[in-house]
Amino acid sequence: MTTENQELRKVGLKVTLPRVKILQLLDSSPERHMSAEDVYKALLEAGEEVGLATVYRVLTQFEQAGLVERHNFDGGHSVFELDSGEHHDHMVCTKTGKVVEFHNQEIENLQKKVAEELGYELTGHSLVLYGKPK
Amino acid sequence: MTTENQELRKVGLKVTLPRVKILQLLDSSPERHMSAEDVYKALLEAGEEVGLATVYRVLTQFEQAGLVERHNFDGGHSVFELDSGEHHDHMVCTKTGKVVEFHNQEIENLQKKVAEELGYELTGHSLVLYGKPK
DNA sequence: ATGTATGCAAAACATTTGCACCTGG
DNA sequence: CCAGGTGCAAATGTTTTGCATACAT
Repeated sequence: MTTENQELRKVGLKVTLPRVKILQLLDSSPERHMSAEDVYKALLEAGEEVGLATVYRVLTQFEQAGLVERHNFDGGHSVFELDSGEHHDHMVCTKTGKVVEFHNQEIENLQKKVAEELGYELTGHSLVLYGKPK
Repeated sequence: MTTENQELRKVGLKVTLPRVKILQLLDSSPERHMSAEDVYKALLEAGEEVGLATVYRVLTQFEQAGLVERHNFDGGHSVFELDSGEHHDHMVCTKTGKVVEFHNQEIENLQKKVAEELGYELTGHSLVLYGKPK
C-alpha cells in the first residue's frame, strides 16, 4: 500500500487513479507551485488520461482536505502546492513567473501585532512579493 | 471646471462622460473598495448609461494613470480603490467582510530586505490580513 | 450492487477585444 | 473635422457543472 493511498484514506477520500496520480505528481514535481492546467498537461505528457475537470475537482477536494494549499497570485489563475506543514510566504518573479518561498518571523510577528492593534485576532494572511531579478 | 476634469487632464485622459462619472463615483462612494461590476451597477442605479466594457477599460486606464489601485483579493474578481497617495495594506474581518486599511513601515522595510536577500528588486507586493474581532 | 468518481461538453464567470458609431476638443 | 472613446456582441481564459458511463469497495 503506497503512501499516497494512505494519505487519501486518512482524509476520507476514495483511492482512485486520478487522485493518486495527481498526488504523486505534486509530490514528485520539481516545481512545487502548479496551476490546474500545469497538472493537467504534466499528466497528459506522462501518458495519463485525466480530464481537466477532474483535475480541478480533485485539487479542490485536496484543498478542503488540507492536503494542498491554493494561492491566488496575480495573473488570473490559481496555483496549488502540497501543504508541507511549514508556513511560508511567496515571492514571484515578474520576469519569469518563478515562485520562491520564504519565511520571515519578524514579519509574522508584526502582522499579529498590527491585527491586534486594530482590534482583531489574526486568523490568516496572504503575503506575496513581486520583483524582478537584479 | 470640476476637480474630476482637472484630474483627468492631468494624467492625459480626455474628459468624457463615463470617465468623469466613474471618478465621481469612486470619490463619493462610502465603499472605497469596488469591483468593476459594483461600479457598473452603481452607475446604472444612478441612471447613467455606461457599458460594462467601458467600466473595465476606464478602470484599467485609471490604474495605469495611477488614479486607482487594483487589488486581486480572493474570490476571483478584482477590486479597485482611489489611490489616496498613501500606500497601505488591508485587513479583512472574517466575520463581517469589513476592510480596514493599515500601514506599517517596519513590515514594508522587511519586505524590501527579504526580496533583496532573494536577489530581487521589489516592484510590488500584496499583503492581506484576515482576522476576527476580539 | 451501489454510491461515488470520471470524462466530456456545455455553462458560468470575469475580463478583453473587434468594430461601427458617436463625441470631445 | 477626426483621433480617440464608447456600446454592443462576440471572443477569451479559467473554473464549474450536468449527465451518462466507469469504477472502488
